[in-house]
Amino acid sequence: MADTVTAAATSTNAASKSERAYASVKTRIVDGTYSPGYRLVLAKIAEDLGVSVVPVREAIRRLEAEGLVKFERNVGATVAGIDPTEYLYTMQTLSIIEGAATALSAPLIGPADVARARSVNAEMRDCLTHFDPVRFTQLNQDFHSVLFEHCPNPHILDLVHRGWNRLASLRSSTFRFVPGRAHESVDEHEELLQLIESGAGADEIERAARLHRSATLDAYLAQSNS
Amino acid sequence: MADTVTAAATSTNAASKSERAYASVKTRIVDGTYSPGYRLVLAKIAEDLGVSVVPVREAIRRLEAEGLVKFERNVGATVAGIDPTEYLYTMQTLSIIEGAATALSAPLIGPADVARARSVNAEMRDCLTHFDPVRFTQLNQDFHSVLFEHCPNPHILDLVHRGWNRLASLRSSTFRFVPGRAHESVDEHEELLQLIESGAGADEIERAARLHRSATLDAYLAQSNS
DNA sequence: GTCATAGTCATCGTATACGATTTCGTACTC
DNA sequence: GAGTACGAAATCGTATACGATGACTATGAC
Repeated sequence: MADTVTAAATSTNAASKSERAYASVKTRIVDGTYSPGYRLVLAKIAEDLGVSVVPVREAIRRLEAEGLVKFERNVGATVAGIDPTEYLYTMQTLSIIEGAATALSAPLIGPADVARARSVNAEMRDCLTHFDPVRFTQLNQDFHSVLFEHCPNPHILDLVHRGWNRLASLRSSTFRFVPGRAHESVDEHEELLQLIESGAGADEIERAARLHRSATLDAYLAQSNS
Repeated sequence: MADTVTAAATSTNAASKSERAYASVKTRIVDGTYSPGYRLVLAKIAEDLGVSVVPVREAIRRLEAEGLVKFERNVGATVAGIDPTEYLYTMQTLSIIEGAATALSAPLIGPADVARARSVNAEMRDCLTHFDPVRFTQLNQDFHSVLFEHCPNPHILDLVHRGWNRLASLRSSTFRFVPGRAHESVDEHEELLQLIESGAGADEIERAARLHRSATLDAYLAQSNS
């Protein structure tokens, strides 16, 4: 007992337990350890993390507010849905937010950024010849990160990240690589970069970025329907 | 003591205390009872609501995840910022989300909806002659609600509502009526309705809706700078 | 008068305990 | 064999207690 208390006091120095619980559970959801539908039993998570249920409960509620967790009174928490419709809506929302984020960033993207994005895109192209879907997906994320990172509006940036988290949590169970689409995607990246370099208007960039994401969504849907 | 427990058991039937705490605090933030910067002391709120601190704490954390509350470890919670920049970013984000929501709803908006929106807009025009800014603001919200309510994407709808909550919490301390802009606003509403009736493309409707919101933002800014 | 320091107070953070609710399995009846 | 009712187990919900932390204040030295 005394040991427990001492340990608690010590570990508290770094970050609150509720914070740690939040981060841990979120990570596990996003990386697929807890896949959609997984039942999150408060007491069990608390035991796993070596804390009591109160901070875990708090963490779960925060994740619920972010949409990663579904919570039902007196029943429990589960990792939020795998519903294909949900996936579609999330992608659609993300395409809108990402489009706006890219457009807002565009005027602040310098030659160095474009060069970096281009090198990432080149590596993506390599992944297509070596067939490395996992790396490809990671690089894709990196590519878009370059486009976003200068976005001056923190809310939009936050929404982009949330969308990605949500998508990641779904993708871990639903992701399938679409080779044909991947080639187009790389080409569209280059087009996007040229558009930015040319100093195109925000509207034009936004539309291009959004269409890029939408096309990916369509490809997923086409594949899952077949 | 026994009384307290009994009362607790009874009231639990309706909704969880954490739920009630969440709703109460949120309402008070949005309606301006707790204005930005207001210090939210857990124990005090708990006492006000007649519950213990645990559910209050949970509610506060959820509100934090929604951006309505700022929470600092071992320091406390305050109602989130009144920073003008914050206001600008929120409005900008909202204009993007609202534009998308309107565009997605447009194909599902029927003649009855248009008629309803038009009647709301007519009443808004009346408010201009009677000079009733409060009512005007409320009607404005109603008008846009009509445009959104058919939006099939629940995420986007959710974001719109959050944006409004956030804006409401800020506006309660920063809102000032801009008569000139109000007239334009009413005219733009009519234009929007005509656009929808004409079966215009999603892009066109989205842009119009977004510009409408942006113009309002610009008017606010112009006024606060003068 | 100003700055540093120590001590107190307010407040948060979490563990524990126990009550409330739901769920699931089992036995009983038709 | 199917359906229902009852009861036990699992799990959530919240109060209470106490420790930890940061902010504020008073006191002293310079």
